Amino acid sequence: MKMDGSFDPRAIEADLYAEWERDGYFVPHGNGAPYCIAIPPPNITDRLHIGHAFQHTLMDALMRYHRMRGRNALWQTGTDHAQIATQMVVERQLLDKGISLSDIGRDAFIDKVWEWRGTTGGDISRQIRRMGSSVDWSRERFTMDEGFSRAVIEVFVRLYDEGLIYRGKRLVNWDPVLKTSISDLEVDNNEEPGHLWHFRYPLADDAKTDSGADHLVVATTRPETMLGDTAVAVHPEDERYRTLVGKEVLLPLVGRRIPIIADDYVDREFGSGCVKITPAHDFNDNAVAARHDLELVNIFDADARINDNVPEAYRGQDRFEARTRIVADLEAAGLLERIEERAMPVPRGDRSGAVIEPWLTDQWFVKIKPLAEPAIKAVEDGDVEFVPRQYENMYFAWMRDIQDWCISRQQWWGHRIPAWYDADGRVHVGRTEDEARQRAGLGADAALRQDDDVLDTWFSSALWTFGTLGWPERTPELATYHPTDVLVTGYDIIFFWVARMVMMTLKFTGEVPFRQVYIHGMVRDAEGAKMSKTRGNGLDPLDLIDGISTEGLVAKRTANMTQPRMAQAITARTLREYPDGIPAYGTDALRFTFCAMASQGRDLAFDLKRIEGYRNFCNKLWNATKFVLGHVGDRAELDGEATLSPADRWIRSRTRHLASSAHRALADYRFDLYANAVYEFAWHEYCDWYVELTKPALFDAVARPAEARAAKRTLLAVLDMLLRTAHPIVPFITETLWRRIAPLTGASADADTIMRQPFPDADDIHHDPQAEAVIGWLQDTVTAVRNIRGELKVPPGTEVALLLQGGTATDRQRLEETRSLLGRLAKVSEVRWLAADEEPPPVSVQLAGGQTSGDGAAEPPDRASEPLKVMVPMAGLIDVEAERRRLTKEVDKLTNELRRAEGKLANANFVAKAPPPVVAKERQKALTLAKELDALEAQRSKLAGLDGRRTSEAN
RNA sequence: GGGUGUUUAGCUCAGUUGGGAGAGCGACGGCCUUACAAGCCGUAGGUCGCAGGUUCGAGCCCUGCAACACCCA
Repeated sequence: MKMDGSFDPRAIEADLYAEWERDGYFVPHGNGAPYCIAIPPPNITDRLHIGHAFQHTLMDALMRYHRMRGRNALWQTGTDHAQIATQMVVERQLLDKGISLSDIGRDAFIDKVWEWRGTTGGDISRQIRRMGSSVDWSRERFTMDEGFSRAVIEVFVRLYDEGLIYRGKRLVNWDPVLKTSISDLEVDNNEEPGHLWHFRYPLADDAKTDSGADHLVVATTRPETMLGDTAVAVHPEDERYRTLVGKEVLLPLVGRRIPIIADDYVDREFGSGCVKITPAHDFNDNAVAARHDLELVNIFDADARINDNVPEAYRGQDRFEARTRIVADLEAAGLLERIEERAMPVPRGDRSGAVIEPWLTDQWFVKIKPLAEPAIKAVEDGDVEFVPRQYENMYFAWMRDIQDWCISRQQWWGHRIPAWYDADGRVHVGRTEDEARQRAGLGADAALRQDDDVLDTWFSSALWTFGTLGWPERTPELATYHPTDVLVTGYDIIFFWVARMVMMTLKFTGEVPFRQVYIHGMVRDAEGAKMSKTRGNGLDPLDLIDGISTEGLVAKRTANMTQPRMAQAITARTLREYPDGIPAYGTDALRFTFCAMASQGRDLAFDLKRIEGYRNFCNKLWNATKFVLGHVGDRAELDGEATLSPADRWIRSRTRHLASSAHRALADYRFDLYANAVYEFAWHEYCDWYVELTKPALFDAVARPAEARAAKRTLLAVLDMLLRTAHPIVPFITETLWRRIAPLTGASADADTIMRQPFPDADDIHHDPQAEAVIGWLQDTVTAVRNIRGELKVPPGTEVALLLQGGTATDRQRLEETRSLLGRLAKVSEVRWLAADEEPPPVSVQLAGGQTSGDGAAEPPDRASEPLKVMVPMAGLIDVEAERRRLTKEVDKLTNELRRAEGKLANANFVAKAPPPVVAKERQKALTLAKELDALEAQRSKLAGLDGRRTSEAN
């Protein structure tokens, strides 16, 4: 049962996933309580990026954990049709071949999209497999597939029938490049440098301002919109303009008389305190207009060119061209007061990057208030719980100020709106054209034309949790798995998706979509900067898994750039940061990194140093298993009498801590604490200590068969528990290693995968405080000796003698229990216990088991006891000066601590008011410190007698 | 302008009801010790952003300020 080589992720990850999938291990199983996570469906246009990888790691850890806990666990997967993004991708592909949308028409275009999806689109489903994600592929859904589309149409019709969907001419965010409306959330407002133009609007009818001017000054960042102005507004309490309210100005270039109105929307401090009102092209102005019953003048067409509602001179001009012309014309007319440089937020479409126009069009809307109220209540009542909690504020803030949702998009790919218009333009909604006809009482011969628009993608993805489970059918899956247990997602889509899911799901199922929402942070680069194509600092998870050369990385980062001039800088940066490319770290190392860094919803700075460390951890697991298998040949040698040593009992007891930490951490979604518990146990307890502690028995197995057997059994049993505990984080290596040891533990009879093994439960593991105390003592003592050796440069090959003095009867007993182990671990040739009054030879001293040793496993010494002195005779080994420096430092440290403790105890308030146990503890501490200090100082003065010369033979 | 979060070792971050400041990486010193140099042993390094307050006691609670990040307007 030998193992060769070292950890090579490529070799172990290759076939395992396919095998798991083929064997149906991802399909829900058993009769346990249901557990369900619905995947946030990635876009079919996406490639797997580091954010997906992170999110999938966390979800998969949860799924695997709950599956091992015996839950009937469903991880519902699928993809989203990404309405706008997909249409853009396919349209661009067609354009590259010289085909325009109008050339091929709607139906043929949609065929092309499906064709695309069948080939490259949906690559992401395949990439998800590389992350080891244990999703149930047999239930994979697509938001455009037949069943899901039926749910979408059903929801639309029901909302319409309830009056919660309406059609109306409203201002919407119009993307003049994509020529579609988009939602508020799809608009990014970022500051861009710009200007503030101050124009004079002449007062009509010879009116004058208080200061005698014949005009008002209005400021605007968008001069071209003045063509659509229908009022000038001032603040009602603004003394400067009070007398002018109700009078009119003459709109320059247009010649229209427009009223001066008073509205407290106006900020008196801003500019002149007068604001031009353009109700058809600004959301705020539109609201003002509604209050004052102003006319709406639309001046743009769908391309954001000036339309025919304005003077002829400007018609047909692009909006930015018109801006230049208008400024020039106003200046020529002497109406340009001044121009100010000013940074202004500019709304841009998140897909197209185009400047968004508020534009008046006919659109479909969801009346959102009636849906929002129950959704707010669900979170208030704790039916949906945000983790971390603070994100509920973000949710509430948005939900309480929510606007009606524009759901129509002027595009071809997507769920077409199930509404038909008759010859008179009346609208008829139905699940099908036939139903619409029937409900309207129209005959088969009446001409009907379906609405051209499709629905916002988020309208469909809002139905994700129940739509994927078969709704509107009342399927067994829906009954079993809904509400889902937790949604794992980033804070960036709380509004887009989380809020809308809660609203729609409550409306149509009467249930919340999920009981908890775990909000994770965003993955950033090592410096904490956002990863982006423009910056060229992105990392592809597959490159971290498989590795990539520097050249490959440069090529990837500089391909298809929107700003090619950045290519050089990105190349330089990449060469600097990755001179040797990226090694293949493997999926497990990547996953471990993500878990270890996932703390409390914070963004995480992804540093290759971390993944390297966790790749090393995988190697550690590999080698630990290699060690175990190197000492256990076959199962037969485990049979027979076995005597558990304190070390065996200790490590078994420690697995109990591991299991309980893991459970607690996972219950709180503290993936970082979970990962750290596994790391700490595996490396610093199992490998650093336990494996070493078994060596005496293993190497001397012939003479000590019962002990060797106990060690072998324990090595195996604990490794098995460790692998099971780590499996949800690092599935590939744990499966690989577990299969190697399974024949020895006998577990393979149950199932041939670790996925179906139980996750260790602390309650099943014996707690052995006595063994923990013994080994804790050993660790303290070994560490003390190692300190001396390290500090005083005793060569590792050199054995030293060990003298002990002071301490308690317990200390003596523990020495007896661990004497041989102590010898091996500390390279100690002999151990001798000096009598209390015996004068030791020149030695180097460390104190063990008291204040200076941090390990809580040691019992506090009783009042009468002396500190345990761990001494190594100096005998030609030790530099007296170095020893003196070391002692002095130690004395200083203890002196400080003692002073602090005594200070506290001298404070009458402390003694009177602090809880008695705290005071007692402080007393004990002061006592111990004083004794330790005595011992160290005595040692220091002894050293003075050896001044300046090396010690010769002693002991 | 409103809101949320962050500020702890050189870097990235833990720190659970207030009671002796931690990890990983990096640095430094020593080691190829029969699982592992992707390793082993040891060491150094912190007025816990600043200023107040509450308390016997504050990294933790309260107030103010500063810087940074994000969200909304």
